[in-house]
Amino acid sequence: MSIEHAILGLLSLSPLSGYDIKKMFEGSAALYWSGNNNQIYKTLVKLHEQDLVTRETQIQDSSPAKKVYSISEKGLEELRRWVSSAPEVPQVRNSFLIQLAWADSLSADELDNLLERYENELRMQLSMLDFQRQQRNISPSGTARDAYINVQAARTPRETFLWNMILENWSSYYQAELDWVCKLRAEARQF
Amino acid sequence: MSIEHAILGLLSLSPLSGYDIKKMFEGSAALYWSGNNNQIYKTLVKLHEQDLVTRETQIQDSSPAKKVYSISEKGLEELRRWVSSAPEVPQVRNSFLIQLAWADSLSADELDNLLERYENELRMQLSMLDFQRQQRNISPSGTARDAYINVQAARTPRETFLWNMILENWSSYYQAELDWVCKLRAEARQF
DNA sequence: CCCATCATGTAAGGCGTTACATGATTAC
DNA sequence: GTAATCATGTAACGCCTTACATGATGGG
Repeated sequence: MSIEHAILGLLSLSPLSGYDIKKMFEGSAALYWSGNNNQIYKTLVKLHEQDLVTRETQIQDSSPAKKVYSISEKGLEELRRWVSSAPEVPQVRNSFLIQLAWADSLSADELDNLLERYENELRMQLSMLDFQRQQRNISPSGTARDAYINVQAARTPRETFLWNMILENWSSYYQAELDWVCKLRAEARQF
Repeated sequence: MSIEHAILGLLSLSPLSGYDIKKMFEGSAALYWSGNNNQIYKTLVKLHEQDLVTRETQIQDSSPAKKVYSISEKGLEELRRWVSSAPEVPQVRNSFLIQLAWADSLSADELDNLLERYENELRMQLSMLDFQRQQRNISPSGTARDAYINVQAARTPRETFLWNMILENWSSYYQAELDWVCKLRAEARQF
C-alpha cells in the first residue's frame, strides 16, 4: 500500500534525491501517487528517522545542493519483508461506470458522445503508455533518473521478465477497457 | 469522481435513508467507497443544504426514526449535468505490481508463493462478484434496498443493458487479472 | 526578459477510514 | 443473555492533492 515501500524500492536500485524520486513518480503510471512534494519529502525524513535510509548532502556548483538518500541494510530487510507480505487486490476507482449507471437519462446521441469521449481518453492513455514503453527499451541506461523506468537497467533476466510483465499488465488493462467500450458503443446503437 | 453524484444517482431510483445508502455502498464494488457513516451522513446534510434533495423524517414503531431523502428537481438536473460531463480514466491502485517490481530478491519458491496468494485473492473476489450477480438476477425486485443492486429494477431495456455492461466490466477485469497472474506463474518457473 | 529546470520545503484543505457513542428491537 | 439489525451521528487520524514560497542557472 504505502509510499514508503515504493520509495525504498526505488532506492534499492540506486541512491536518489527527493527531486529524482518526484520525477519518477510523475513519469510512471504504476507508481500511482501524483509525485507531490509534500508526501515525498516528509516520507524521506521519516525513513531517515527510522534508519531505513542514509542521507548525504552533495554541494554542487551551478545548481542547488541536493540531499542524496541511500537505502540501508535495515531498509533492505524491510523491503524484503514487505515484498513477501500478503498481496492486496487492486483498488479500481472507475467513476465512469457510476456515470454510465445513470446515463439512461441521455438521448442516444448524447450517450454515444459520452462513450466516444471515454474511448478517446483511453486511446490517449494507451499511446502515452506505448511511448513510455519505447523510451524505456531504447534509451541508453545508466543515469539515476532512469533507474525504475528503464527495463534494461534490470539486474537479472528474471527481473527483466517481471518488469515486462508489469508493463504488460498495464497496457492489457487499457486495451481490455477499450475493447469493452467499443463493444458497448456498437451495441448501444440498437436502442 | 465525487460521492455526491453517486448518492444522487441512488436517490434518482427511489427515496432512501442514510442507512439504506450505507448498505448499498457496502454491498457494491462499483460504488467503491467503503460505506462509512461519516461521509454519507455529512454528504446528505450538504446535499440538503444545496436543495438537491428533500428530507422527511419518518417515525416508525419498533425501530428508530429514519430520515428519508428524495431527489429534488434541482438534484435531477445536477445529476443529468454530471452524467454527460467529461469522463475520467479509471484510477487503478495496484500495490501488488509495486511489490512485484522488487520481487527479484525472493527465491523461486517464495515468488511462486506470492503469486499464488495473489491468484487466490483474485479467485475470491471473482466468486464474490458472481454471487452478487446471481442474487441480483434472481431476487424479487421492489424494495428500496435493492434499487441499485437489482438489474431487474432497471426502468428501460437500455438501462438493463447498461447495468449488465457495468457488471461485465468488473468481472472481465478480475478475469483478465487472473489470466495474467496464471501466465506469469507458469513462465516464472523457467527461472 | 521570461520561462524551464534543478532543488527543497511548508500550508491548507479535502477525501476517506476506523473507531466510538447511543439506543431500541428481534432472533437464537 | 448475547448478538445482530435498524438507525443516526461524532472524533481522530492518515492519505493525498493543490498551491505557495524560495532561489540559482541557462536557453530562447
